[in-house]
Order: sequence, then C-alpha cells, then structure tokens
Amino acid sequence: MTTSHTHPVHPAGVERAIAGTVPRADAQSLAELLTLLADPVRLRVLFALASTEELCVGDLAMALEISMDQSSYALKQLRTAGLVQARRDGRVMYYRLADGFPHQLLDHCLRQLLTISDQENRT
Amino acid sequence: MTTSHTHPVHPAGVERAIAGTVPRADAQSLAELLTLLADPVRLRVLFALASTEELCVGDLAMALEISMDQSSYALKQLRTAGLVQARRDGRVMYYRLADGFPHQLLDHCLRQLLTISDQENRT
DNA sequence: CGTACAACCGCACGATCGTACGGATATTCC
DNA sequence: GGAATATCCGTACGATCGTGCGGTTGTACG
Repeated sequence: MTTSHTHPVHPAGVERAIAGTVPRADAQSLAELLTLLADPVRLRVLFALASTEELCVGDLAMALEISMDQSSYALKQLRTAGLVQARRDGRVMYYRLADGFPHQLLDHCLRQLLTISDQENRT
Repeated sequence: MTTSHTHPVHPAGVERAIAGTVPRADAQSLAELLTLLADPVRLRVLFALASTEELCVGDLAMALEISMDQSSYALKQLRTAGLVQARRDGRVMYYRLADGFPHQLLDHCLRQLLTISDQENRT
C-alpha cells in the first residue's frame, strides 16, 4: 500500500471529517503533552505531589518505592515541561506542582481515564 | 546513583504522599491508555470520527491527508483497544467510535489539554 | 475465471524513550 | 580544607514504537 491518494471519495461525510479536523500542529503538541503523562512513574509522581504539596527527590523515591534515578529523571521531565517547579534549600531540592497547574487535570481527567482503563482491562 | 534507599526521611510529608499514592498497576494501565492517545495521527483520527459518525480507511486518509497505511494502522490500534469499532460493507470497512465511547474524553479532557499544551508552547 | 480494488499483514528500518551505572557538581558540617 | 550527602549529568544499552514497502487476503463485477 503506497501513499497513493487516487481515492475517489465514497461517502461525502469526508467533508464533515475535514470540517472537524484538528490541525497537525495542535495534534502534535497535544500528543507531546500526553506522551509526558503516559508514563507510570511520572503519573505516580504527579499524584504524589498533588497530595503533599512539596517533596524532595529522595523522599519521593522512598514514598513511591522507586529508584532515585527514576525520581530525579521524572521530576526533570515534568519540570522541563513546566508542570512542576523546584525550590532549593541547602543541598535539597524540593519539588511541587507548578503555579497554575491544572489540578482538574488530575482530579477529573486522569481519575476518569483511570476508570476507563479499568473497564478496558476487565474486558 | 544506585537504588540505595538508605534514605532517612527528611519531612514526614512522605506519609501524605504514600497515602495518596496511585498503585503501580493502576498507573500502568492509565499510562497505556495515555500512550494510545499520545499520537498525532490517532488523535486526529479520533476527532475526525467524532465529527462524522462513520468513515472508511481510504476516506479517513483523504480527510486527514495521511497515508492509508497510517489510517489503517491507527484504526487498528484504536480498535484493538476497544475505542473504535468496525463494520464491513462489501470490501469496505467502516469505522466509528465504539459504543460507550466516552465522548466527554474528547469534548472535555482532550480539548482542555489542547488549551494547556497551547499555553506551554507559547512560553 | 480473471481483473480491480479496499484493507490488511509481515518485515525491516530509523527514531525515541526509560533505565542503570559511574562519575560530577553543589552544599553542609566538622 | 576535607569528608559526607543530595542531586544531577553523560553515556550506553535494551525495548518499544510508527512508518513505508512488497505482498496477501477478501470482496465485487464483468
């Protein structure tokens, strides 16, 4: 199957599809955000931060029972994306959800998705 | 940095983190669902299907200006996950969002995430 | 039957990602 | 200054994923 689009349109419902189409750029940036969220470690980090305001790398690793590498790496990714922010106190870095973090993202979307994925896994 | 957890807890906010912890299995299945959504092609396919009820592989490819391989592959993934369902009519396969598909997922969550990712990209 | 067409499969390639390891950096305390 | 500690960096490895290509299946039509 090549990329040939000699395709004579069967239903003209294609028009509706084109009308409701998400631009490539938007889909791209949304996909990048979802990619960031689509990791078990990062998800658990977000939920952990949401329930305790502030945590350092080592304590987070302990709480989630993950390696400090994983904790540090996850926090770096989330920080780079602007979802969490850091504060230094001596030799300890404390991380928290960023100002303006959409808490509804966790409270509604993700918990709802959790329900969905639970349903799917029971099938 | 090894996996050493000789970590004496600094703040006992670790307790709160542990309390609000998402189980590994839940985080895993949620991450899998998010991984499925975290692709530009699949996202655009979902939005396209949401706006036109039913589409075949070729027409979808034409509407989104993607290859038929991409269209077919994306639909297969989404179908395997149970998010879309298929109907055969002659030699044409028509795809639609699955019965019980959480339309709010697109209408609320994803469009909201789109706004967020837009904000981040403007930074 | 044989051609035409839609959709799919098998495969391999390139790209991306998460992890683990060793070592580096920054900061505190003696 | 020097040891100890918390975090981070550079690197390499394995695993996963999306894409494109050729070929295959299933269906229609003359």
